[in-house]
Amino acid sequence: MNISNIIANMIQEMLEDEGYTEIQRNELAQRIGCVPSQINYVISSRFTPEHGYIVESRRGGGGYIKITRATYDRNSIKMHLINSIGQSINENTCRAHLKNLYESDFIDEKTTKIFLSALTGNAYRDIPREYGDILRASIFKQMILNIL
Amino acid sequence: MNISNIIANMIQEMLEDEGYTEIQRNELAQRIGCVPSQINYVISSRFTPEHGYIVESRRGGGGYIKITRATYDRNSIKMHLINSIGQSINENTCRAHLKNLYESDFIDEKTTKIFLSALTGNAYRDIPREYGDILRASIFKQMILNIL
DNA sequence: ATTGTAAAGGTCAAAGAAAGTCAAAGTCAA
DNA sequence: TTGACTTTGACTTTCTTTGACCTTTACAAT
Repeated sequence: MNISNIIANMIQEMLEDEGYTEIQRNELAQRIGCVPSQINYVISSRFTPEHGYIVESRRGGGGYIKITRATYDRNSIKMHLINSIGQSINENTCRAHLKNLYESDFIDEKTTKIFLSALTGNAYRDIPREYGDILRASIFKQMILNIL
Repeated sequence: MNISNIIANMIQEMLEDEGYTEIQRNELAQRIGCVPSQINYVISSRFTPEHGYIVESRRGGGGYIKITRATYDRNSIKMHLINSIGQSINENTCRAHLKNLYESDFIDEKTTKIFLSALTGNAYRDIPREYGDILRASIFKQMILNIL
């Protein structure tokens, strides 16, 4: 297991209770044994709005990083999601969306599996990237409209 | 016995317990004494959806390749279907398959709708036909393995 | 009020670590 | 002797780790 995953897990756990957590970057980095900027890396690769999180921070004495799991109502999630998918979407971004939908209890495990089946995997890699990503976006949106 | 078969056997064995396994490509290649890309070759020639496997992977530090054996409860219909889909399938043939599955009570109405969402419609018409049909086939097969 | 300073957090690019791709060369059976 | 299957390795892409340097903020000393 790489360090980034460990950090991500720790943050996840902190979020478990209240849906938000406030960390001290340097303090956390020291506890984990990594450079402080790796905390930033983890946040920007795994706790983005795309993943369903809101991150606020403050520098200077008494600085902090606050991570909140966002919760929205069904309709706005759908609207927002469809908008943010756009014309083209790659596999990882797609996975991120689905993970977020699942973790915010918007879709259940079976539905997640169905979406993943239709939207990820080698299938899309057998054709030129540009087409694959365009098609993935179309199918994703269509499925959201028809199924959710 | 050629190396590819040896590798395939090793993977088979790893799958024995849980039905899935996670390998480190470079590490495995080194243990076996082959170039890393041969692992890819073995996977893409013997652990495809046609063979009943799902493969996921991740690059970079802490990267991995995860191989899962799909379990066949309603076995032969699925296998047969997957084989008959082939490399490429057009929308009409696809609809025919689904109608068939539905009418033989293999899938319910909701599932049929889900499949149709993912496999038909304008999405596929925005990209060159050849790619669309190839992708439709891959997705169809993947969905059959994962969902049914 | 102004300014200096220490204490946060932020940014970015380079280096490292895996896995993926592809085409050339080799093997082997029909 | 050809065609399918294998083997190999150079090159690419993606993800992670690290560190040097930058910016913002609180607070204390003027």
